[in-house]
Amino acid sequence: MLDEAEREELAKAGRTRKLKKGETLFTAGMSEAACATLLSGALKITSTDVDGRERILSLVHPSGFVGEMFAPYMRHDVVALGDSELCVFSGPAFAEAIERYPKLSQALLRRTQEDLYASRELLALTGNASAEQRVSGALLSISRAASDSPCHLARRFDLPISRGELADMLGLTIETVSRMLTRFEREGAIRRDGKRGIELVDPALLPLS
Amino acid sequence: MLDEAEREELAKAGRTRKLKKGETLFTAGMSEAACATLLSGALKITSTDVDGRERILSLVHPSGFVGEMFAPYMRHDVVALGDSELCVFSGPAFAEAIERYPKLSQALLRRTQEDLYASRELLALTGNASAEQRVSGALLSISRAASDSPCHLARRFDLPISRGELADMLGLTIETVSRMLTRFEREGAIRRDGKRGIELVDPALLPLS
DNA sequence: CGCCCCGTTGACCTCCATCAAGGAGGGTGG
DNA sequence: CCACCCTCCTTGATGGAGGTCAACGGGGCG
Repeated sequence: MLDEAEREELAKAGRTRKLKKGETLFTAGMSEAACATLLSGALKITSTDVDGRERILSLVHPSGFVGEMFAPYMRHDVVALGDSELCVFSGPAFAEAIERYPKLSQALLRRTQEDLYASRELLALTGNASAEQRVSGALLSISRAASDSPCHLARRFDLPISRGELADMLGLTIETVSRMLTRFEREGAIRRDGKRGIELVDPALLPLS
Repeated sequence: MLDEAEREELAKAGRTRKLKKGETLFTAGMSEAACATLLSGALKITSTDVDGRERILSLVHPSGFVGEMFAPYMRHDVVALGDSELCVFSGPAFAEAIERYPKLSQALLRRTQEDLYASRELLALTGNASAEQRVSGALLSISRAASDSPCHLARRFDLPISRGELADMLGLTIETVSRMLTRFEREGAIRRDGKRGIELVDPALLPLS
């Protein structure tokens, strides 16, 4: 999307930063406009409700974008799921870069639309679906993300997140997620391989497919 | 954001279209890249799951943007909630306009980010919250949207959607929404005025506030 | 008037959250 | 090397929130 010179110029406007697993990049309410692109690792965007329960709003993969470029404060928490490397920009610096490079805003527009659709997909998934459908939908979605082509299922993959995080993402509890995985395995749809490994034995057996 | 000449030029690239209440603008899966801005009225973006239940992913207000500019097919249904007027563009025509007017992609980026946050807010709201919290959250959010300032509550407003649509948006049933409204009224938090009218008598009594 | 759609209310029952207990690594220190 | 602990996962028992089914009310319209 951007050419080499533009990329370099942009990189100079930001500053790289490393995060360890569990470290926080942004906190909701922080009165600062800043944003970042993820170079390696994985992040989660979360919000915490009044009774202290965490809800995962989005997972961020390398080349993903987080933060606020227009709003004066952060709307959500951003936390590293594993050791990660980012390129962080101040809000004004990034806004200036956008003015300077029209292609940048186009690229970002594209990516933001992807994020928007991912968010709506999650919304649809957690909407009226049963726990069974949510977990199977998440498995299929993660399998798709793990494969090279976006509409192809990876037969064998590792869950990028823990049971608890998966539960937080789906609006379920750890126990329910665990029960569903057990059920899918008993029914021969999947096979569990260690804590994180999943093999899709017969995806057609998963509800909703 | 755009100046007058740009606006006019853009308007010429599109074609205005009127929709009556309930008419469909786009259907999910349609293999066509097209998009539109809403001039007046209101739209809903929905997805229908396997068992035929509809889920409202977003409400679109005037100056809102819907459709696909990059993807080759429509991901969701878009339906008019009331009589509406739009300016419709073909995907390629709009992509060209974006190339031509850098400010357009910046403006659209801003709006898309707003949509993204709205979507995530809804995600957070429908995540782990109880039916009580969801309905009260929706009331407050609609009240905020109905007032002139975005962080101020309108004391008296009309629900832009029916009970059924509100239920579809919150992942609840009509009956539950109805029961919650009854409860809020009994507890003195709101007063119902006809089918659609709501008056916030004591917003502090609403859970979660 | 009679129909139809939308909303309300009640009775029941299902699904999932909650509470509780136990198992399986994996890391640390003796 | 083993004992210990800690975190993550699994499994079971129980109860409650909300979905489902059913009946009724009321306003708009032909």
